[in-house]
Amino acid sequence: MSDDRIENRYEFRQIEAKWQKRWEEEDTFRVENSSDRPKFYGLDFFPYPSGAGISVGHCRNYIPLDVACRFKVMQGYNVLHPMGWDAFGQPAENEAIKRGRNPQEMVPEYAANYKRQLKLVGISYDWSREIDSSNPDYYRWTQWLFLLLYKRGLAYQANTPINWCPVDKTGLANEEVVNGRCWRCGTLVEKRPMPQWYFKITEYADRLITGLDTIQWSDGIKQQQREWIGRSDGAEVDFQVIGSDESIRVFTTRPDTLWGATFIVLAPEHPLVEKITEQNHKDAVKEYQDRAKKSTDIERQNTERAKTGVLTGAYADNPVTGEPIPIYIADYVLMGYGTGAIMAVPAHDQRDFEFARKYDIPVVLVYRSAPEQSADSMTEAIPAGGVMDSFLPSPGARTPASPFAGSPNNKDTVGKVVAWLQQYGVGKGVINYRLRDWLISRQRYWGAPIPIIHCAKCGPVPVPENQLPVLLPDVERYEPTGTGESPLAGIPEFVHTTCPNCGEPARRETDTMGGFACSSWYFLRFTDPHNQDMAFSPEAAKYWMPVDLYVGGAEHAVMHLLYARFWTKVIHDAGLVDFDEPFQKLRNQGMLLAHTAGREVKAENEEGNEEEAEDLLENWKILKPEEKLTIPEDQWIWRWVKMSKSKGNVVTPDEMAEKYGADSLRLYGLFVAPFEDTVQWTDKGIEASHRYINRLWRLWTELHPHYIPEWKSRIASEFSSVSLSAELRSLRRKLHQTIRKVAEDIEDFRFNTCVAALMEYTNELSLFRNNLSSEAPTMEQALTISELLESLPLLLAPLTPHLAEELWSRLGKRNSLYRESWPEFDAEAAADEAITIVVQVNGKVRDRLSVAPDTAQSEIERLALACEKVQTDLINKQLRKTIAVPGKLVNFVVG
RNA sequence: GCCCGGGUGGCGAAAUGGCAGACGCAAGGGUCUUAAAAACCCUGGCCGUAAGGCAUGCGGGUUCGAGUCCCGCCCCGGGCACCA
Repeated sequence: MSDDRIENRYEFRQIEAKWQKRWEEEDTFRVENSSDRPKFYGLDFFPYPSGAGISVGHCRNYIPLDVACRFKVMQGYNVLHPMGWDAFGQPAENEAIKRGRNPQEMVPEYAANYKRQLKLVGISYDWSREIDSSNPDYYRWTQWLFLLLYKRGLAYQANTPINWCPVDKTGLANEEVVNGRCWRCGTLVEKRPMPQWYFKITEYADRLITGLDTIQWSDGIKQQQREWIGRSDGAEVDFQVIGSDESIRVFTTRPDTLWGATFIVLAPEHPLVEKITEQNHKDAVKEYQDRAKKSTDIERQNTERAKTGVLTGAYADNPVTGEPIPIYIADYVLMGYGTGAIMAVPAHDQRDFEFARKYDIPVVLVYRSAPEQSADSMTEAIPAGGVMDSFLPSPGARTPASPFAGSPNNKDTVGKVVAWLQQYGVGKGVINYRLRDWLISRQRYWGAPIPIIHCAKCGPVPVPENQLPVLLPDVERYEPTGTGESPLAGIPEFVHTTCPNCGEPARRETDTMGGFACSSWYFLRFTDPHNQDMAFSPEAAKYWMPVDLYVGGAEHAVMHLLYARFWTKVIHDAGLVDFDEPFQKLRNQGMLLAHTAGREVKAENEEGNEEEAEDLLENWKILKPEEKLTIPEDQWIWRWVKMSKSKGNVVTPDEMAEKYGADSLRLYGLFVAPFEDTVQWTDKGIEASHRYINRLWRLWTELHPHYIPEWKSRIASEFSSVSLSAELRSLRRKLHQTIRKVAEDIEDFRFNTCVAALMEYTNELSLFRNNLSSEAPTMEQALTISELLESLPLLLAPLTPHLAEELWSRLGKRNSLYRESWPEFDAEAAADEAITIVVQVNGKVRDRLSVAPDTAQSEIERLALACEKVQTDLINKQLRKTIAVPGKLVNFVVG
């Protein structure tokens, strides 16, 4: 085999390793906190480093942002592109328990493996800024920020019944309960009372909604956040319980239907139930409450279920009619929303209607579409339409006669009624949110300890700032105690301390913070990761923040993003930063699916344990490794499912880099589909990218001998006086059009068409090469070739950086092209010499004209009309109209 | 049920209201080779010999012109759900 043949093959393993080593040695990706250049902050959601390492699925997230960041550097930006580890939290702790290891040792090991893999794919992170949320240098400041919230009255402790996961043996936030099950392990959630720390995120509910209008996120994600916060405008109305001092406060969005409120419903857990229930109803009420307590959230969430409830025997006055109305308890009213009590208006609310019909409660129409309309004939509630009836109050009413007779059923009327009710002290307008306060306490070892000391005399006292961090102690046993107490509670040296206030003996808080605390500010730490005196310096944050581009999976659409926005607003209010939205632009990459072998499973026997629930979907189950040996292959049923370790269908970047190279992997991920789309992984796809890279390499190396280093000045001076051949003009045109297209597409995150544009250019270049005679090229040819030899590595630099560096160095360039400027786009060279005008008759294409771009419109229309096919169509018909779109088409309307 | 996406060749996908299917995969044919692989070149929506006609989930509409806009459905994916 001759040396030529070796030279002709792209030795990607060697070359990629060479450049990765050089980037490392030269610290190429390091970035400073100051520059004359404008800043750009590109951030990936920081991952939890699991033992499985990253999959090519993670790469769908990291590679596109890497392309964008590398491109921004070439465009002259000072780019911050950091990476770190979301290391605290239950996944790491569970993994450590499973492996019988200490998470303090295990996590850095896993993180190092992630780092190795990310380097293998050629991601341009500034590793000098690597952070680990479980490192005391980091969580010290998480604790500091906890205290900032505490001091601003935004952290409080409440002894509340919490969601309790019997498997993870820990409390769960409402947000972590999905369909009544633990969001991580899928176990049915129980209730258990526990002193818990909460953050008052509800105080920021409105700002978390309005802030959405100032940032560039997809409408879908914004909508999800709005719904999660769930603002609804309405009123609170007080109902006096007859024969008692108590009154019941209800929340309603329809105070205008108060005249039709014929009963009241309390949630079974409502504290007033005890006080107002009549003696002869106590047994029934007690029984109903017990049943409600036992029924799972799943059952209570079933909308189809018939409404049930029982009478308390107590009555309240309807404040506007003066009529006594019965008070029920029913589980369709939730203690956690509004006031835990509703006024029921069966005529205009479907749930109330069903309940009223079942228990024979009167239905009173507030709005009628026709005077003769009667409540008796109704089969369902009428939420909209009609005009309001007139109502005369009984003597017991707290208001005069309704002045709203004839008012339409709309928002305007609601507003007027609220003002009227307010005037008579019956109710007041309020805004209610679905959002609840954020439960931060975890009775777990692997988290940042909550920096509070409980003193019998002084109550909860913050740990003084100079005593931070409250170190997570080394322990023998870090498994959950199972009693609900944190493992830290079993370590006397940790628990026993003195009160910073009075010096008396005191106890440390033993709960740790949930992982969402760590991830609510890490983007700030990256701006100043080694600061020992502050969480971050105001200057660093001011320089880098907000994040210009945040990239990650849509599964974080609600919780993480909401919490991070909340903390940022608190930090802003404390005067530490001058912005209050952390992430300007957000992009969510699509899922990556792997073709996965499974087998049919009978639907009826629900194989209930959680491990199986994971991979059981629609009568189909993923084959376990041992089953692949016993079940013949022709019985396997293949489906596309999400690539993940637990499903055993992971493809790793390591094997792909080994087989095809990192650049091939990068190119495939970018090319296969739009960034946001779900992708089905195939090896065929990466093979195609690999082929393309080899093809490009061959083309480039074949043309390389014609390279003239000083081409740029000579093109500038010579090409204006020489008339280039049409072929060379066309080749330069395509090059400059590609330069423009690639830049636009990277900017818009349209990587698939970006790669396609490069392929188109390569195809054209290939034709040119084939036509090139074996003799020495002319000077014009050599200069044109030189231009593209240099432009190609620059265009490829963000996408396939290893290949690009190698080509660049072969041009005799000494420096990495990481900081080279993006190639200049020559508008003149890119201008089309001829444009195609489509000729249509009645909107159907009949012919095409190729004309110079400056051809007069009248001339174009004359040529179009002269087309043979147009003339044929005009026989025996009349030309009625001519539509002309300059530069595009001429359409003749005939009839 | 509600909210957010989406439905285009055998497949992944392109297309500011203006040539539907760029680019790629798979396929077929060819060149080179003793042969194969690799590489390179060519063909390719459907019907029709052709002229031409029909094609972007289905049905309407707006428009000179609709994959794109509007109305009504069907299907797929994701999220939320007795929210008063």
